[in-house]
Amino acid sequence: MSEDANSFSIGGLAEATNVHIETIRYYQRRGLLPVPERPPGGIRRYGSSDVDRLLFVKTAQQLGFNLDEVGELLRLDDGTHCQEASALAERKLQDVRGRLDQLQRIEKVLNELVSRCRARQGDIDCPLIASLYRGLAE
Amino acid sequence: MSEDANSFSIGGLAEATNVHIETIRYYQRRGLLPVPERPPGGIRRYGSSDVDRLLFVKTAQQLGFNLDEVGELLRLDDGTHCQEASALAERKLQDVRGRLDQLQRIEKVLNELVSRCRARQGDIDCPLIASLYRGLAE
DNA sequence: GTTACTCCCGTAGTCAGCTACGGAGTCAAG
DNA sequence: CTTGACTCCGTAGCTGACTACGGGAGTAAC
Repeated sequence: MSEDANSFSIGGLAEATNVHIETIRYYQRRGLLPVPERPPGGIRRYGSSDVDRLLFVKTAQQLGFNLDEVGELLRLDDGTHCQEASALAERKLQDVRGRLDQLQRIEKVLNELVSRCRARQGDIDCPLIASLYRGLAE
Repeated sequence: MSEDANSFSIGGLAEATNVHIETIRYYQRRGLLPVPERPPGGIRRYGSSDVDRLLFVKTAQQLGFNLDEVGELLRLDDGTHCQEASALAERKLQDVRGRLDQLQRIEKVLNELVSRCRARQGDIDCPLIASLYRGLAE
């Protein structure tokens, strides 16, 4: 009876959430979003719970969870699985830290190469190109 | 006349460089590696310049260059293009720093959520799940 | 009631960077 | 001279997260 109960068409939901229509359908196919009943010869209607769920998916995605993991998190969403959910997050955190390390190493090397190129003078070899030929182990 | 001149078959090259045969062929198709002449009714032979080039490609890749960019770097490899090459590296460095920022933000949020989950007691909602529903803007 | 959206649904295409497959040709050992 | 390993080549498949297409059905505005 509430005003906004199932007030959206899929297009309206897309607009309200800034998620592309085809992406919504895709999430439905992946089981991340329930598919509302279709009234015989009619059109499906979506409501605020779908808006919430899309925000959930998009937020989890921004935190680095892939869609399988998002599905897992949704499965754990019933109050009684905080441990499991946070364990998943903890693993993701490790993962993120690993990538962070990796990127930091890359940043360092790249930074060094760029400065060496800036400092270069005369007709010595390009330090960047030369280093690529030598490999990262040096 | 040197000992190792063009002494490898493609399989030998793959073994020597730890690059999969099919990957070598793929790089050839992409123009990252020259395709040696094939003696009539014979087999192609590879040499140390191919080994060097594969190391170049793999090193550049480890620094975050995609294969198009690696191709660009190879094109610039003639001593006279250090400026252009290092400009490319500089752009990549910016790019890497951007991703680093992004990842650091993610690390922070995840870390916070995980600690809140650890600190949680009783029957309040799982902080992780709740946050996903609220979005990152809070 | 006609026009113009929008929805539904299945299928196919996109991107990067490989990886696999299959049939024919080539090479080296025994 | 046969066997078995390797090469050649074109094409197709993989992953993840979409994005596009097309034809038929439903809906809303005038």
